[in-house]
Amino acid sequence: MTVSITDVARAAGVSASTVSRALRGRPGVSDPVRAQIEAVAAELGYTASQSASSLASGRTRTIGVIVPYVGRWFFGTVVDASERVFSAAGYDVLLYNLGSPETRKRFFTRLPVRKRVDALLSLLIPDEEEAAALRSLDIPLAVIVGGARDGFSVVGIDDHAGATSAVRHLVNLGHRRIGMLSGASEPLHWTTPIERRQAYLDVLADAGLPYDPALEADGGYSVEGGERAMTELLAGRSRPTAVFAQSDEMAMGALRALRRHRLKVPDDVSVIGFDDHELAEVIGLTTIAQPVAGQGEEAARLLLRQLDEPGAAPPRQVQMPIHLVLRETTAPPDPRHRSP
Amino acid sequence: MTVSITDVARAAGVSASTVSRALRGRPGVSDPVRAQIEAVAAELGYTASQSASSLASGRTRTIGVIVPYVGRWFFGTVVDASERVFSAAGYDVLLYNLGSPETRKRFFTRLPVRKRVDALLSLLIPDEEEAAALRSLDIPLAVIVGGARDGFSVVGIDDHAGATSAVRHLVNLGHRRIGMLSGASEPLHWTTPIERRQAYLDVLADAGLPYDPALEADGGYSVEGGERAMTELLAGRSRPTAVFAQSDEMAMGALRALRRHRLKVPDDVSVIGFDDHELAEVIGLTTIAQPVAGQGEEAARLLLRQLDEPGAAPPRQVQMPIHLVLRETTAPPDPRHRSP
DNA sequence: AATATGAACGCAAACGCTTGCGCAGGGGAG
DNA sequence: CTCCCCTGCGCAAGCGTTTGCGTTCATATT
Repeated sequence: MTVSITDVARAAGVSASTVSRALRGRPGVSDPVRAQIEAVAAELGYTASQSASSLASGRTRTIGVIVPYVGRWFFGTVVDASERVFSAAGYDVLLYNLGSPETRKRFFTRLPVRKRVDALLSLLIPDEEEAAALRSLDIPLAVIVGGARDGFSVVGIDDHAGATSAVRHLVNLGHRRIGMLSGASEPLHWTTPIERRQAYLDVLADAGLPYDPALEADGGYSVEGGERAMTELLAGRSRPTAVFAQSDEMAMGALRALRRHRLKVPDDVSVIGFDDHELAEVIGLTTIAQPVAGQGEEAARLLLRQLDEPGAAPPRQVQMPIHLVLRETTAPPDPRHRSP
Repeated sequence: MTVSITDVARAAGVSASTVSRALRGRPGVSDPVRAQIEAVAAELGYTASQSASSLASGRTRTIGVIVPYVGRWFFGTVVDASERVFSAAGYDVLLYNLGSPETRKRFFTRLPVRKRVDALLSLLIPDEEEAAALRSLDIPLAVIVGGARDGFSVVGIDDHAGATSAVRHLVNLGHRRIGMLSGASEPLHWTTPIERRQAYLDVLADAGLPYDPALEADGGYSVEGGERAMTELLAGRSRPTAVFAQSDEMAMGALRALRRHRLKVPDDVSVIGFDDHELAEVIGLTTIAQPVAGQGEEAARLLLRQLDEPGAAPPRQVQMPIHLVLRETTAPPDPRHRSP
């Protein structure tokens, strides 16, 4: 039926062990024999059975990637980038699309990845319970969004610094009523919304501006949520002259809401986002750029290093650079609107 | 070290075979024994080794998904949707991100999925050589974008019909100089750009409008490409009053180019896209909507059915509905621009 | 009461690979 | 010339499941 290692061995006139060593580049087989085995294997179209191989060796040459929604731009881009690094290193990628709390729960209690992957990359930090489950697997772990966890390599950005420069940009332009479209930390336990929000509060305090709860609304990090949240702010008694959206998606929703209200951007309201979404440039959105694909690649490299030097390489933390990208959605407040 | 089936067997006072049957719901084990085994297994935190299991059974409970770029909205959304269907059915998903021709070549000659997956879902049709390689795996196959192939289930849309209604919409509005942003079929061998282009030609002919090569430009289905292509059209001697972009991404690029040229949409130029990208609504783009997640789910279901009824269920073809979504980027041509 | 029947379970042989170990044989050092 | 070591290769024992078949025992059948 399907060609096995013994078929190759027989055809090449050697033992199965020699075929195994030859094909995997192990020492202990002479060059001519190796060449001949490779030729025979190619001719027969032989591919080692992954199951048998990993059963015998204990290694799976597979990496698990856990992500809440591959469909979302940020996560999709990260998965894309990390997959390329993994596959270039000869690893396959098992994708676990874990959005809802129920799916996550089931995954982390049953742990179907046990004995199935050599390492795990989690986009979005798992909560402490989930993290403990993963640690029990005793394999290299890395996390990309949402903060540090014991036993995990982590790559990310300085959310506080990013949000600080975003809000400060608005302050520097002269805005004094600055709104924020935020997101909840629950149920996914990430620190991003917390830190970005804290930065907003800190900058306001620094600038001597009062914090007005009516200027903050939850947009759930999505386009529709951003639109709803912006609409809320516009309905309030004291409209903001500028808005900091914690994500570009929310910023886009906000732009839509503003257009619906026939408000000009940036003349009537300035908008700044966060992430530098691939379409931010198309829309002309001012935002804080972070290397998205870069984080995926970096995390993948960290994991590969840990796999290469077992025990030796400890989990590491990497912080990627961010920067303000000025486009067309921010400007000084219109003097006509300015409060006295 | 790691708990195996014999550990469970010993702890439960039964044989390994009984444990195996009990945990997989096979007949031949009494209810009380089954319950006890389940309890012991849960307590010990036992998970069957996927490698051992598939080595012994020949089934991997894994499905391969081949995609050119998970990072792109369309593909990411499809992968997302199909993964949910697969994992709900107890299958894991191996992701192969095959963008460049070299990566594809390597993949299809070495076929690392051999003996590794029970079925394959390919986004973007493989060329005939690639298709032949996959057929040699002798497992259920499905393809989502780009046309039919022997031995594959295929789900898709009627590209010709969709493009027809798009272009006809422009014609009905009164446009007579209609441009097109297209894409090459190579090197990915998909039929989409061909059919959408043919529809454009057909509608023009139907409406008695001449085909002007200067009104067509290649945008490579990307935002930047669309911007370049639109810029080309604007540089031509006879500018179009409306443009059909074969994808929303290109349409977005076109919008950007038009804004750069200080042209109003839809007053000066109408733009219609194709796909109904998640941000099309934000931008107000008129477009042809197709069920993207729906196609992923449907293809997944087709594969699962083939897996459930081995031999019985033949590959099937499914065509998903499409419809014109009117938004704000199309309007009748400005009379001042109209040719006599 | 003897036999047939079937359910519940154990035995053991795969599944296809990896790897420690042993064994030749050849070449260099003494 | 002998001894030793090193290289190149084969042997065989796993790795942890699944599954066909055989055994046991209780129940139904005559």
